[in-house]
Amino acid sequence: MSEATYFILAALLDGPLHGYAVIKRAQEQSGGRVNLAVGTLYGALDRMTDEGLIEVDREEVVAGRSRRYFQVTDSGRGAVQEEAGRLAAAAAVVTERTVTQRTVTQRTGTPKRAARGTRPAVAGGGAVIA
Amino acid sequence: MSEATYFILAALLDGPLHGYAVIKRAQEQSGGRVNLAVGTLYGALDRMTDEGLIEVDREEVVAGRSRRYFQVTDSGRGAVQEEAGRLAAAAAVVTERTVTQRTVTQRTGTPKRAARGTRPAVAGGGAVIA
DNA sequence: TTCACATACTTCGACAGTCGATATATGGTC
DNA sequence: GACCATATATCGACTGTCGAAGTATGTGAA
Repeated sequence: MSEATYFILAALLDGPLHGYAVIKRAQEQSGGRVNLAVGTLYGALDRMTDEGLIEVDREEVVAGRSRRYFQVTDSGRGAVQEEAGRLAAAAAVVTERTVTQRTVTQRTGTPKRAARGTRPAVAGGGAVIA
Repeated sequence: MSEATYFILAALLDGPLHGYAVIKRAQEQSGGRVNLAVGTLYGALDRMTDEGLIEVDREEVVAGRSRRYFQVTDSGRGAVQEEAGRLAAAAAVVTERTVTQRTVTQRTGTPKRAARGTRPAVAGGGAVIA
């Protein structure tokens, strides 16, 4: 799942929104990091509707402007939650490594000293992702 | 940062690896979810080298096969760590919402009842991402 | 009133990244 | 000998993202 898809679904978790509002909500929720371009948004919205992740809640005409409200489907809700788990697990892969190998993070003047061939408990370790 | 880039960097955190080994390590670390295609890998490796995220550690010839070992640069190490933080924050956005709004997750037969216009404490809420 | 701006949606072309296939080459297994 | 795993490189096809242009209306400023 792409970041755009993820944040669109996340934005809709609080209730139906129309396209333009999704952009702003995604910005809020991501701390300003995710800036959905309009082209991205409406393309993604169509795709996600086809995939059954979201659906059109209703269409309104407010002050002469038409608004299409989208809402998450049960399928979409499940998908974001799964994705959230995967993201957390993916984050943990790096977090655990940089905590365990604090020396690696700190060494700056001594490259090429890494424990090659040793293969620390990686495969068996953590990160049982999704 | 794409998922491929992220997992390539994560794979190299334990020490230098050659291209093919990165694919397997990324598979391990992601619990089998991330399957880097060879075309993706070598393209990404080149791109990441240009961007200064990784660098060639050395080249070896093992049993007639040449191997190029890549290692993470300090820049790359910083980038994965930042990305890990963003992923964790992104995961939290959904996790917090599905915990806080348990009713939303449970309602299945009563759509179109969402608290529109109310704008729950979203902007100020959590998720101060990166 | 006229202009600029925010809202709201649509569509287009350009670009980047990913994928799968193909190619080359070697060593080990059946 | 055929096949598979290892190891790298390259190609075209496809998808997704982006930015821009276009349409349209209401609001506030000059």
